[in-house]
Amino acid sequence: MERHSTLREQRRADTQRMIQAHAVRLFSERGFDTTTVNDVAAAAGVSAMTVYRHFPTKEDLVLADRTGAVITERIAATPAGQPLVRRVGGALVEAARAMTAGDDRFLLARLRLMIATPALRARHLDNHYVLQQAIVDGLGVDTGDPRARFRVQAAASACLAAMHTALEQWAADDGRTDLPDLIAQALAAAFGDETFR
Amino acid sequence: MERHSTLREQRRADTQRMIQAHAVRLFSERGFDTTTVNDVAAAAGVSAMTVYRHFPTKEDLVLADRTGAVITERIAATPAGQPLVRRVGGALVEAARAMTAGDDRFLLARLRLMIATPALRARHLDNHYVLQQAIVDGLGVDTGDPRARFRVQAAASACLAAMHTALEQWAADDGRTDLPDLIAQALAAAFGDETFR
DNA sequence: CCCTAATTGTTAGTCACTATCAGTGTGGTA
DNA sequence: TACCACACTGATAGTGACTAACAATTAGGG
Repeated sequence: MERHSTLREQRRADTQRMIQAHAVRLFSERGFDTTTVNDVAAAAGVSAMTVYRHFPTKEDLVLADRTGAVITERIAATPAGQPLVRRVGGALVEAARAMTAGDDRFLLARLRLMIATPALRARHLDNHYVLQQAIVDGLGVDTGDPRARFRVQAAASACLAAMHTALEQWAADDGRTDLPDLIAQALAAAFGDETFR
Repeated sequence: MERHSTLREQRRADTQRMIQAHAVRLFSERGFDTTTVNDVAAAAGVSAMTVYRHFPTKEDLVLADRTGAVITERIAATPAGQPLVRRVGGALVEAARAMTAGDDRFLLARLRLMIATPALRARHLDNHYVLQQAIVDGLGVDTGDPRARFRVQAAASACLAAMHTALEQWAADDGRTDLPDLIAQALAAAFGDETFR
């Protein structure tokens, strides 16, 4: 007997995707602040409580994805011998490839909301910060030495900033450019290294 | 006739400081989430409306300060000839000197809240992002070239990350170390340059 | 076919925040 | 000094995000 039913998980995932799709559509049409959670629930044909059971906060309706997990997994799978920036940057580019494998328009709509809505931008940046700490942990650098910690935090932050700027550029280009390539360009420009491309 | 009375401004500033002092004390004692704005208002001896008139959101009771403005002012006063990291880093160290000129315990309490409370951390990071954009603008780099934009965004982000890590270290040290010096060390460690010290 | 458990809906409640109106005190002016 | 305009404050009612608790439904596994 399996502890978690695969069928139940499937249905649950479907419900989440359905609710999130309605939410992102409504937020894009009417604006995030002027759309209530009740509106989303009504559009999705469920009660407000069901929305909150799947998404802890209204912001999560836009922000929830697996990007952070994908990135940390790639970091862990990276050989430790390479320079820090190379390891992190490579993982970011690979994660972007996985991200853009799905529905580009949906990702684009979510990104635009994150950029345009202060509340979403703040939560998005906080996610980046948590991701940065996970990256630093995953890199396995000695955290006892303050100098090493300062160095790796700055490097990880610069990598994420490059990705963030590339994401904004990608959204401004309406997703016409190749996102992984754009991130590689951003990393190369930031660190003067063409090997990301 | 002066449009803005100096006396009125003085009283207003005093009221703000008084409310913020009560707020930070209560938040530190009981926790941010478990303390209501009404509690703060009652402790300060004013109505909740008065609190909202002085601080737009509950988070602003902790976050409101002039650090961002000080930093951008210093950036603008920096000679354009130096390397980007030097210009930004120097401004951050000077701003930290101005910050720590006041009440260290108060600044420390606020920092601890920002670190420990997710809602405050997100807003704090968003303030850093806004500051980052102001820094990039203030540096006067040509924003038309994507490569230059990528580079300067990453550099500014790395500088702010170094400052952020130094602030956390300073809070962990209970403010015993010298904050400007710690930031200079963080910048030096991140960029391999001893000239910040 | 039944039983357990996951999922959902309903209701009532807290709290952050806003809009509005009215009262109060202060600072400059006739 | 008397007055007046205006900044400041308080009270009230309301919206909306979010939580707790309980009941109802449904679906998967034996």
